[in-house]
This record gives sequence, C-alpha cells and structure tokens, in this order.
Amino acid sequence: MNTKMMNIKSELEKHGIKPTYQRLCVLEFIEQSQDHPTADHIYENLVKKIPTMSRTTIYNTLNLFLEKGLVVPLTITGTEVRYEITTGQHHHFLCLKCGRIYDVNIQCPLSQSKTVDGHQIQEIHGYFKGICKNCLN
Amino acid sequence: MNTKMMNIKSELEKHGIKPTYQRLCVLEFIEQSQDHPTADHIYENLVKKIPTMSRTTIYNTLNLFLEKGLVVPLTITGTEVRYEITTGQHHHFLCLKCGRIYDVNIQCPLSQSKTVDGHQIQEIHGYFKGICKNCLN
DNA sequence: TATCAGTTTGTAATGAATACAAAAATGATG
DNA sequence: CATCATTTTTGTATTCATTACAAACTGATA
Repeated sequence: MNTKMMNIKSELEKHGIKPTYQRLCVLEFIEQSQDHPTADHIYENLVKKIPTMSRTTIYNTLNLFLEKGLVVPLTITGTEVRYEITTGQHHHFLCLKCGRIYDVNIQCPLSQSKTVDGHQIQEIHGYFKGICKNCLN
Repeated sequence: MNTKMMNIKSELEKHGIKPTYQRLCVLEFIEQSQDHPTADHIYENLVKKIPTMSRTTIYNTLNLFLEKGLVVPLTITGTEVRYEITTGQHHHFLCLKCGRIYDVNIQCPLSQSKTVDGHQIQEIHGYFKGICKNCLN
C-alpha cells in the first residue's frame, strides 16, 4: 500500500472505523474528488475498479462515515445528497448551469454563536446558487 | 369570497397565475402554515376539503409557483422539499428533534454582493441545525 | 479447523417526484 | 346558447434515490 493509502487507512482508524478495502476506496474517492460526489457518482467510479461493488455498500459506508463525523452531507439540490470530507466551516456555491458545487470561504457572523433566537445551534450551513466563473464565459 | 381569499387571488394574478380554486387553496395553505410544508403536507390537508384533489395537482401548482417566483424551495433535510412564500431574505433553523423549521432573521455579510470568488450569485441560502427553543425544555 | 462478529452483496421495497394521457373545466367566438 | 380550442385537473404508471433485509463472505480468535 502506498503512502497515500496509508494516510487514508489511518484516517479511518482515527475515527474508529475498521479499514476495509471498500471503505478505503470510498474515502479516497471523496478526498480526491474536486466536485462533491453523490452516492451514485462514487458507485459508478468504484465499480470500475471493484466489479462486485454494491450500491448498498456505498450507502452503508457513507452512513457509517456520517455517524463517525468523517463526512458531511450537502443537501443543496434537494434531489440528491452530496458528500464532502469534514473540514473547517465553509460555505458552498452551486452552479445552476453545470451543477458543480464549489467551496466558498466567507465569514459567517454567527459562526461562534451557540444559539439563535433561543435555539441551540449544532450545525451551520450556507450556500449560494447562481452561475459559476467558468460558465459565465 | 372573503377578503382573505380576495387577497390571495390578487396575489396569484399579480404573479401572472390564473387563479383557480385549487391554486387558491394551495397558496392559502402555505401562507397560513406555521411550519414550512412539504407537497405531501399540503396534499393531506387539502384532500379533506377537496376530495378529488390529486397529488399531481399539488406538484404542478408548486412548480408553477416556483417558476413565477411566488414560493421558494427549502432543501434542508435532503429527503424532501419544503416550501415557503417568497419574502425578504432570511435564514432557517431546523430542529433535529421535532423536525420543525423556524425562520431566523440575521444579517448575511454577502447579502448585497453580486459575486463570490468570481461566481455570479442568484440566490443566498443559510440554515442552522440543532435543538429548538421548545425542545430544549 | 470451527466459530462468531462484522462486512459486503443482491434483491426487494419504500417514498418523493415526474411523465403522460384522459377527463373536466374554462373562456372566447359565432 | 352551442361550439370549439385551450387550460387545468386528475389518475396511473414510471423513474430515481435510498433503505430494508437476508444470504454470502471475510478475517480473527480459540
């Protein structure tokens, strides 16, 4: 196993997840993905490498990663869930033309707050929709 | 028709939508709803008053309202689309315990911006997840 | 080697949303 | 009022993402 795969393996272990080949591949794919993939994107790519790969495994794995806080779900489009590796808080931009989702780093005025209107905050999500840089040309 | 219904009727006309009975009822229901209803919520309520009501009519109507800018879709949960009347920009709070969505009025630092990172902004969405005021007790 | 928990896989089922065509309502025109 | 075209509503069938479930597989340990 090369060093990249070793890193991914220890990342799984760090989150208390037993590193299986399928899980390594799923995590690797999400990490290297520029876009924010759906379960189906992940399946379509991995099934090339692992012909026996099942969609259910993808869903099982993603739900496990979610539980362990390794990934975060993005529900911007409303018709599908997209996933990204948990990192520092940031926002997203969905291009209405090409469908791509970009990361956006902006300051949220409530990022340090524990509450809004008396409600206890656990997660903060923000996103923009519009036409991306590339599609504007 | 009472004055409330007259207001709803003129609201439809203002947006270039022919006011039919079904459309009046859908718009009325969304307006009076404290929560932010799903298509199914709307259907389940209206079918009591209009026994012939079809789910397809609800979806047709909602999509028409969306096109005309009368309502806005909320895709917070990822498993369903919720709707609210288009009003001034505001954010939302989803309670992870009771599932209710609250309106939240905060200032977004980019609310007047036309772009982020070179991408052209058309819509701004923000929401929080956590435990709501009521469920904390 | 036998066993056992955890993992993967395939099939079937669910549930939101859309496609589509028939039926019903509407509205303009003669 | 009758006709006809257009719009709206309705019901059924379909799609698509996701979950449920049980069988097959894997790998560690006794």
